[in-house]
Formats: sequence, C-alpha cells, structure tokens
Amino acid sequence: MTETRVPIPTLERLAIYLRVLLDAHEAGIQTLSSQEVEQHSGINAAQFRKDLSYFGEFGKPGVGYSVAGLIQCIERILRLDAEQPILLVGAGNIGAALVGYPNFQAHRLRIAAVFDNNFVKIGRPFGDLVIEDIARIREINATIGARLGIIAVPASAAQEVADLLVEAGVTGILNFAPTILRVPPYVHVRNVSFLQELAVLSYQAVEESLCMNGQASRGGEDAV
Amino acid sequence: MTETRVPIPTLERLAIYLRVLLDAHEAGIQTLSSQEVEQHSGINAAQFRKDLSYFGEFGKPGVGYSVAGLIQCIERILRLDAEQPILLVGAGNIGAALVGYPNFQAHRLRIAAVFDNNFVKIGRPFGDLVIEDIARIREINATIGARLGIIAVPASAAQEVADLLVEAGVTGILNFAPTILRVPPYVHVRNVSFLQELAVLSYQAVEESLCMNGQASRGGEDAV
DNA sequence: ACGATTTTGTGAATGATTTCACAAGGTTCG
DNA sequence: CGAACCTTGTGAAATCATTCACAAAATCGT
Repeated sequence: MTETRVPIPTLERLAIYLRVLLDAHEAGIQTLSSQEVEQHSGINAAQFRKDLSYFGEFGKPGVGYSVAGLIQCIERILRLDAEQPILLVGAGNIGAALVGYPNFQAHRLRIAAVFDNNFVKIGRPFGDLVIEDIARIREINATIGARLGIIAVPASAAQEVADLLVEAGVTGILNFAPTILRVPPYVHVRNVSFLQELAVLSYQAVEESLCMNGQASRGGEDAV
Repeated sequence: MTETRVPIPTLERLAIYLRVLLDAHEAGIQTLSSQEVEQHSGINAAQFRKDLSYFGEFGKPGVGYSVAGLIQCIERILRLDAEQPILLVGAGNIGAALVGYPNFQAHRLRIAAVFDNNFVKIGRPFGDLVIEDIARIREINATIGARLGIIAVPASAAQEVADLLVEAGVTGILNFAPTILRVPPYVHVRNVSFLQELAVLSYQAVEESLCMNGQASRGGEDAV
C-alpha cells in the first residue's frame, strides 16, 4: 500500500460497502468475504479489495473481513465514527425532505441547524429544529463547529449561500442548486442534480442513437 | 466521429451544457464558443467539443455554436424535445420535494402520476396530482406510456416497486432508496444517495489521512 | 482577394480506473 | 504435521476518460 491519493470513486464505494456491512451486521453475520460483498453490492470483489488497500489491510486471508471490525474502520475513514453536524440552508421542500430523512442517523450525520432568509419562515419549527436567520449562520456555527453544509435554495441564491457557508467555516458543501459554485480551493463541493440524472436516463431509456448529423444552425437563428 | 458507445460521463455533462446554454439563451446570447462554455460550466473546452463529437458536428469554426441551435440538438439527443412523462412512486418527503421542484418544467420533464401503497394517502391531492394506488400502476401507465420512473420509498419496499415499474413498461429508474436494485439488463438505474454524497464530503472535509493500518479484528469479535 | 485571426473537430498522448492473475498467508481436517 | 483449500493484497495489464495539439474551416479587415 503506497501513499497515493485516494480516487474519488473509491470514496463513493466506501459508503456503499458501509451500507452492505451494516445490513449484514443487522442480520447477525459476523464475517464477509470480498466475494460475498460483491454479491450484495454489485461491485467487483477485486475492486472492493483494492479500494480498502488504499487505507490499510483489514481482512484475513482464508477468512474474509470481520463485519463489525470493518464497519468501524470504514466509519473512521469517512469520519463517521463521531457525530458529524451539518448546516442546512434552505427551508423549502428539499430541506424538509432532508431533515425528515430517516437514514442519516445510522451514519451519525445530524442536521444541526436550518437557515433561511425568508423572515416569514425564521423562527418557525422545522423538524426538530427552529429555522434560523441566514444572517446569523457564522455566529451559530461558532458554537456548532460544523464542517459540512447543504445548499437547498434556488439557483439564484446558491453562490451567495456558498460564500456564507465558507465564511462560517464549512469545508464540504452538498449543493442541490443547479449552478456551478465558485469556492476556495480547500473547499469541496458535490452537486446533486435530479435534472441531470433524469436527463441521462431519458437518453438511456431509448437506446436508438438516431444521431442527427448536421450543421450548427437549425430552427433558431444562425450563428452571428 | 466513429461509431462508439457514448461514455456516461459525456451524457452527464450534456445536461450541464444544456443548462449553460439555456441560461445564455435567457440572457439573449446568440453564439458561444467552447472556450466560453468552459468559463460558465467549469468543463474543459476540449472536453466539450469531444463530447459533442459523439453525436455530430454542431459548431462553426471561427464562430462557435449557435445557442438556440445547440439547445435543440442536445434536447433531441437527450429526448427532452418532447414532453417526457415520469411515474413517481412514494408520496413522502422526497416525493413532495420532487413534485414541487420548479426546474423540471424547463426540461420538459413532467411527473405524470404519483403512487403510494398507504391507503390513507391514496386519493389525496399531491401537488397538482392525486395519489394513486400502486396496485394500479400498470393500468395507469398503459395510458400515460411513461418510460421513466422515480423510486422514493423506503429501502425495504424499493425492490418490489422496481419490479412493478418494470412491469409497467419503465426502462429508466431514478432510485432514491439506499439499495441495489435488481432489474432486467435493458433497464437503466441511477442511484441518488444523500448519505453517499455526505460521506464523501465528510472524508474530504478533513484531509488528514490518519490511515490506520492494522489487522482485521478490532473492537468487535474476531473473524470466525 | 488575401493574410491575420478565430475556433472547430479529432487523432494521438496522457492520465486514471478497473480488472486480472497470482504469490503469500491463513484455515481445516485427516 | 502436512496437504488441500480459501481468501487476501497487489503488481501488471487492460480498459476507459481526459487533455493536448494541430490541420481544416470560417470570418474579418483592408
């Protein structure tokens, strides 16, 4: 195991393995081989082993992986071994879905505060929380110390919110708004776009590549 | 442009380009060069050109791309040139966020029906729609003819719902439940996992690779 | 009309990720 | 104990994706 940078696809799969392991643990299974993980995750056994090899050696040849042990290791890798507070900005439909999402708890992810800029909403209850004024985000996160933030506001406000989150000390942003966010290089952004996912499916669901060759201008006005 | 299979990353980016183009169109811009698209999308200009090259030639050397023209082309590629009906299963928080999502319209994606298995919910209004009994999904899609479906139910019910969607004629599934779905090979699935995204961010947001090397068994019981 | 300038489309080069294949370590059972 | 059997961890090979770099095409100014 040499000291290389961990590929992002590996990190993404780590979360999948964790889910499989938690399910297995729930079911009382004590040990799992990479082969069995493949069965449950759909991810190639060699891939699983190589993914883990970026972080150390966790299995026993001839036996497999201790479910409980590997859960702990992956949780530690992903910093999910201690409760991870999250700032949510945007008390709309998506925000409501997130605070009501039951699966966060199992991963020790906790939405610690909700913010909005709509003064009608501020002060109202939202799940277990009360909606706070976005203007107070920095002040409030001085107490919470969250490093993760979620942007669930319209695209037009997303950049402004991103700036505020960064200023409040957040270094990882989950962005639901359909915009490219500009952030300092040490801040990580992941975008979730329902539209993008559906667009890809829309293409794939009709596999006829009727691949229209042609020049640029059609329908609309010509270029220049 | 040789007859290769289109890479999935290319399809994902197509949706991003479309958004940039729609924004530019809104702003009254008539022409865009690949360089300018890079500025607005963060995606390398050469990447943009190569992505398009899988489908044909859409630009004019020395000029760039007709915004209106390219919008039409990408919409046609992604099958977003005609209204695309979608079946939503699960009238919970995530379902509510989706039916209330304002950006679908601009992409001619329309949630055409909502289903649930909870008899308390069936018949109630949900956005502009009325919640239908999941048992009637096949019958109802015989009229709608949707090829896309969204699963927004708990993980425990997701596989069952996937089977029903496939039976109803859906060939593309957007899955919000944290499970691996088993579907026939001609059906495409895309998973959206908030947990996965946050887990990756959680890792990235603290870049100290304190990389614990060690043997498998720790904390819990030994393997076997 | 023509040289200077711009920008496309695309083979080739590079880089990243996945898969293979196998030595080495561990287990089981006679 | 030792032979048969698993399963891991990992270099090497194969596959896949991105970026480079440049010929060809279009425009503009004179």
